[in-house]
Amino acid sequence: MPQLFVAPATVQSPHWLQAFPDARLVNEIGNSNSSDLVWLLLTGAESIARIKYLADAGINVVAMTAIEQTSEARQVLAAGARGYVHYLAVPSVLEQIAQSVTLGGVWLGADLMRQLILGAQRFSTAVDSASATKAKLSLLTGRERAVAELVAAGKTNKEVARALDITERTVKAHLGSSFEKLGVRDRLQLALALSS
Amino acid sequence: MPQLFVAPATVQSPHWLQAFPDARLVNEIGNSNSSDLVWLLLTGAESIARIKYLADAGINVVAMTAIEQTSEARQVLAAGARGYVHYLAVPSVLEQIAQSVTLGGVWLGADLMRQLILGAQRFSTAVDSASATKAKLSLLTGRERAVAELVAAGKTNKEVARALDITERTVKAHLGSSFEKLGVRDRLQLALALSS
DNA sequence: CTGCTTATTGTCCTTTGGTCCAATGGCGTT
DNA sequence: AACGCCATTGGACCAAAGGACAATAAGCAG
Repeated sequence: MPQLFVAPATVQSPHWLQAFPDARLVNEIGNSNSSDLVWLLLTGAESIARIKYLADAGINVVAMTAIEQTSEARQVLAAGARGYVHYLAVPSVLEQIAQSVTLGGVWLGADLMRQLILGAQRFSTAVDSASATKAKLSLLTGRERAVAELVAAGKTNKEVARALDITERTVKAHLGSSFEKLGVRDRLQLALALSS
Repeated sequence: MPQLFVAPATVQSPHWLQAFPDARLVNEIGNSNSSDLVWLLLTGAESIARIKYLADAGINVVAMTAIEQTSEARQVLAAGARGYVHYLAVPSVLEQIAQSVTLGGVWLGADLMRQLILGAQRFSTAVDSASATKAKLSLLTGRERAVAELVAAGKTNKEVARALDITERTVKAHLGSSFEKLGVRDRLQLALALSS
């Protein structure tokens, strides 16, 4: 029973066939198709319902997404999906997922998993629903925070420098320490960290 | 670098050596021991601290337990463990976990995962702001979209090039036209546009 | 066939971003 | 006073990103 990939023809990755040479790629799931593992590209709200249906029928489903998001991961896993991964994942990861799932496991990327776990912990213990963003910002000093917020809004170092009336050099200094404190490597990941 | 199993001599499973013939089994972690993957049997509260310490040092840790529990899973994963499994797991599962972890994943049994997700979901705000994102993405060609999504996830041009098996130059070309179509000036603003 | 879109890559160049090794001054605590 | 944290800046250096000005090739509509 080969792998079955369900996705619009316009959105397909060559990695799929590289990982599984005898995989079948279809636009829609039909009755005639049978497989032990279905890879379903998330296209909208109806994708969740489809996952539920397939999972209830005892079929292993791995949801593929264009943009990995914690909330989406929750939805698909709650619907019964056994995996959640970016649709452009490299073949080695795809093979890995297939093995995990057929062995009774569930696959998630490390970052995503961490967020799910931490998220669960936060909600189950915390009193209020202070956002993760605020928590991360509290790690920064006042000036670092000001710089980080402007950068996360899409400003360049030069613009931030003008806005705060400091030199570009100082902007870089604050940014560098913010990177370290938040565990990111550049301004884009910082923006993602502050907007999650 | 062979696998390293840390557990009291009285509690060891033959499956460990069956899965990894050259694994080393020790009672306690010493300084001389180095490995890319450490399997740590949970013995008490101090095990959590040890996981934190190892994880911070960049070492992959899989926690092994005598009784699988959701709360315990949460703790070890939050501490940085990359896997959580019963210490008597069969060799095929152990091998599977090793692969998952070295590939950047996290391993959990399906049932456990389900519980973690469902537990978190009760509190989560099931919002779906994916509609605006999808609309903007429809302005881009297939390839442009693929590049844009990876960039919006925090990848560098080099990483995107590797993922899509194209040159960095081509990544820049797709990015440039995406900037124009979406009316942004750089990758960070593109990320913001796609995540709004 | 012709024109159009898409995908791909090249070279050269400028700008921007990020790090390293510093130094100075303020401010609060021990 | 001494120490630590914070904010600020300099200079040098290197890596990454992005634009200018291209070319080649495949596929598709007319």
